[in-house]
Amino acid sequence: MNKIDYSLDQTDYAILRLMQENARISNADIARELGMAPSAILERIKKLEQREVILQYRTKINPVALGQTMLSFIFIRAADGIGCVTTGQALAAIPEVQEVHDIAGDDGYLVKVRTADSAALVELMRNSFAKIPSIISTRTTIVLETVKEEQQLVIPELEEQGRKE
Amino acid sequence: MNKIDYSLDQTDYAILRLMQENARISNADIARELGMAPSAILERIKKLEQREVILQYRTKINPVALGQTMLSFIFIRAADGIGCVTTGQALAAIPEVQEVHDIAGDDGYLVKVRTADSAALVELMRNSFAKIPSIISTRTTIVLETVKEEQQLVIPELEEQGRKE
DNA sequence: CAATATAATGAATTATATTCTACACTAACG
DNA sequence: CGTTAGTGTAGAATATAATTCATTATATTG
Repeated sequence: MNKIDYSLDQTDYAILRLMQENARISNADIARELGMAPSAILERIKKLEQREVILQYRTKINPVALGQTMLSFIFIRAADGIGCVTTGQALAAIPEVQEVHDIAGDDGYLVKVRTADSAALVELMRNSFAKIPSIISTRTTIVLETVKEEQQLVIPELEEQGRKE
Repeated sequence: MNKIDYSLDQTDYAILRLMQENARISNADIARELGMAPSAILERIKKLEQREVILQYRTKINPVALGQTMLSFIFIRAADGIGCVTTGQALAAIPEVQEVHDIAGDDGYLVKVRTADSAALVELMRNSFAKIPSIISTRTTIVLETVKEEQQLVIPELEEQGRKE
């Protein structure tokens, strides 16, 4: 439980808002946008990275372009004790598994998997999932169409915070 | 149904592999890594963007740093006809809703929502979800802990494709 | 108010992005 | 065969940007 100090001001929020939308925006552009010097932006970003406010920069690739058209959610019931994450880690180690969430209620996990097609999903379950002994049962939900898929956070707006008037 | 030509070669894959992990890698670094000229990399990346192989560059921000510690999945049953996405689009328009998937089986949607806490979730459901008349019912699953949360795709390795020997 | 810490500016330097030309390779075609 | 597009890369030149650093501001604290 290493709690860090995340004291962010409006400038940080503004930077995060710009970078969340476009990770490849230049420091110079951010600086222009915010009316600051590029060197100041650089310092800010470095600190945001150090403090782990910014976790990583990712390129979102079109799954269709790589022939990965199938998305599924799988509920997995496991024999883990409470707080035990062995099964979760084993699942997380599978590359096709994009998300693993320990969920309340069913002593189980919700897992998001992306594969080429249903055959690849079946194969994945037979080859990879079946090798995790603590898995008791699975229930698979197929995604027909994805309407939205983002990880964008809602960043508070404190632009006009007017601490005096 | 606008199908595009996604013909990608090993160089494209190599670029995508590097950029998927670090969207802010410089073209110069990619060029060094692949033993090519930076201008060639630039050309490739431009084309990948044009052809919508690369969709966007995103900065992943630590949700905890923004006080958004609650993650939930909500199953939503809707009165949409088959193929109708009105409800889905209404859901997608809510900023706290990160994902909306039309799922098979239950004429419903699976929605991923990130909020500050359970109070904010309740508020969101009362204020935003309740305003979508086509929603018949909801079932909420709370995430206790997230073990993995990525959108990284598995990029095929064709490095040594040896078309002759 | 002085002392300390924090953060921004602006100039200088280094590195990168971008543009453009020339050249190599390929496939299609007369 | 040789020609012609078409495509993609290298490499030089130029425009931008990143980075460093000394200096100047801005807060914070005792």
